[in-house]
Amino acid sequence: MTASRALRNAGDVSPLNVEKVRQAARDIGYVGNHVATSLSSQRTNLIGAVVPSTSNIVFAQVLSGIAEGIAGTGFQPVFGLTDYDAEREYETIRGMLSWRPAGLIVTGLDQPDMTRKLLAESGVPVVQIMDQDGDPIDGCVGFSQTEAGAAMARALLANGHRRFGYVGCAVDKDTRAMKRRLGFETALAEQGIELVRSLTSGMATSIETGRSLTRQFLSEGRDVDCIYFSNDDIAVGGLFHCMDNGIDVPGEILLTGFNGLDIVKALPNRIATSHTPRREIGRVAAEIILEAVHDKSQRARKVVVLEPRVDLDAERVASQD
Amino acid sequence: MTASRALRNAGDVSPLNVEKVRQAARDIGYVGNHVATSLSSQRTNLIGAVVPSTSNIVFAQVLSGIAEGIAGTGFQPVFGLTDYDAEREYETIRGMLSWRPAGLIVTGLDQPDMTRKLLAESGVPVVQIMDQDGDPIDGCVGFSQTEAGAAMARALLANGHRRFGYVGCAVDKDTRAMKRRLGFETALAEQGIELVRSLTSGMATSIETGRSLTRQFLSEGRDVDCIYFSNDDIAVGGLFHCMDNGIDVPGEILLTGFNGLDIVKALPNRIATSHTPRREIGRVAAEIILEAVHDKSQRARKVVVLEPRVDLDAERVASQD
DNA sequence: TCCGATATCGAGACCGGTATCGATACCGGT
DNA sequence: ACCGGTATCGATACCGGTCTCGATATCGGA
Repeated sequence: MTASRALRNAGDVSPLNVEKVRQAARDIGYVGNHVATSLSSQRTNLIGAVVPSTSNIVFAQVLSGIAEGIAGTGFQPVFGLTDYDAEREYETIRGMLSWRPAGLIVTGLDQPDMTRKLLAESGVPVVQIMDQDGDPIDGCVGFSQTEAGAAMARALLANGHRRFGYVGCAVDKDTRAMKRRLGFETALAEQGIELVRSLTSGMATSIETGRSLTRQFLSEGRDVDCIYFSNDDIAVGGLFHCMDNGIDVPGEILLTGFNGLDIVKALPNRIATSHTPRREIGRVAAEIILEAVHDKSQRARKVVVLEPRVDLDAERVASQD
Repeated sequence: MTASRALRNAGDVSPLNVEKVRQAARDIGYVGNHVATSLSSQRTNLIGAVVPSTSNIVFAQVLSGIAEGIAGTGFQPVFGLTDYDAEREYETIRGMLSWRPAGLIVTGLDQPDMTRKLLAESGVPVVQIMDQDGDPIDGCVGFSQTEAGAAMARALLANGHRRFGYVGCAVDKDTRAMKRRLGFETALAEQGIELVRSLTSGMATSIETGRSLTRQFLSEGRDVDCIYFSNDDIAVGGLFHCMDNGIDVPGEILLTGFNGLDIVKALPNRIATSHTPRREIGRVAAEIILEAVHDKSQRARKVVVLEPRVDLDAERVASQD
């Protein structure tokens, strides 16, 4: 008991003995056992993060933000991937809950009932991220995807565009991209405008996919003055296609992505985007969990809205050249 | 005890009772406690992964590969970030070891002695990844960074290039990039060739940084026919600079990166790169851990070399357009 | 010198499971 | 009817810590 207290700085131990215990621990290379600690104290230092994928840089940056928010607190991140699959999401979350984490950060608001029930009854503080269109279980950090799509539509309309196309990937899986498209089209409809054409694919998001989809889209006609892509990757691929085929961007067609990836600022041509505060979303989500852990409440009922920023002019590095 | 056996499919329970227990568990929404299970059984289902950063897509893909290798086995990934800092690495690894993970995957072979000792004496199977230049603790998956740099140098020489420049980021932190540069210069030296000039910066890797470094590099002279960048991000930034300034790539200067990121294939201009099997490295590392867990050995002494592939012609999508 | 307050220490219970092993019931064969 | 073997079940110890609380020592003040 005295040794345990000494190693934890828990007080009630004489300075002399603290030092003796510390030294002995160093000598034998003692590494405390968190499994036992957690079982005994009925709490863990684990914070779970469930994202669809890490090879998508957006979620990788969210994880990075979470790690940043946790850093220095002694908590430890655990991650799980869902591959955009509801069943895997359920299993992943169940697996995490069996470790009784201090908190759980889950992507999206649209979990199936089973999953919601599991989370709600777990007693673990839950923060959902990247969306605001729905009913959070506890807390929630992000922005309305629908509104984000609508905001971009309004900005583009104000910029004089009238003939819009839509090109998207992973349409069957990426709920948030679907919401953006919905918001986008709704805002256009308010001005009595419809999409000229759209082209979607179930393929995974990538620059290459964006390139080939854009080729296909434009081969069916050059009848648009703006394309709204489901995200920046696709839009960048679209730009590369245009560059290779002498299509003036943004002169003839403005390409519009989503997320505000770093690459957008460095591109030789301007493309429009919405900057999403991904790292910050992760960081704030982690902070909400930490608050809930320290408060007696044990609930993380806090909603934080972090709006994306529409950027038609993508303050580019180019200007420095 | 009977309930425990029923839920684990451990046998010695009548089918009738198995069903009764299962049903009762469902009814009350029982979620087993892995903390207790682990303490009792003296093993966990956790596999730790320590990487420098997740916002670097390369490591995000390694994590993705690890998750892929683990998928369906009941194991769970835990991740830790080091920010390329040896002290944070030590603390992160210590934190993970305190959970007595089934295995640990650590980036790089060049941990300080303290850290090596900690890992070696932990009794946990360790697999080091992304490097082969050094002495692995247990197992090791990756390739020789030095040789990767040399291989690219030889390929470029064979391709007729003679006047080489080097542009790099994060020079003080990224040991692996340093090794590549070393291998690159050594291979040049074997042909009696030296770098014409080099420009390095401590700034973090990004496309923008690559762009501005390249601007600075070329403003000091157009006296090279090839630039070796510390990685693809920097090289892509370099390309964007060249495109904006009418520099013919690869006609006047060939740009050379490292990693073989997806974007390279989709770019309007050709840049050279080495394709690294990042996802596969993660997957194989996970598999080695799993083997060690199942074998009695409890050691993961297996070395797998997954060579990068030099690609001067980056089979580009462009050709399809 | 005596007393209550404070500092320090450690015995014992406990966290929620699993490993072990003995108890019981039932079975078919002789 | 007796016997060894198998199926099923549960009592008990244990995993490695922490929590609680009582015991002891020490100290300043009356």
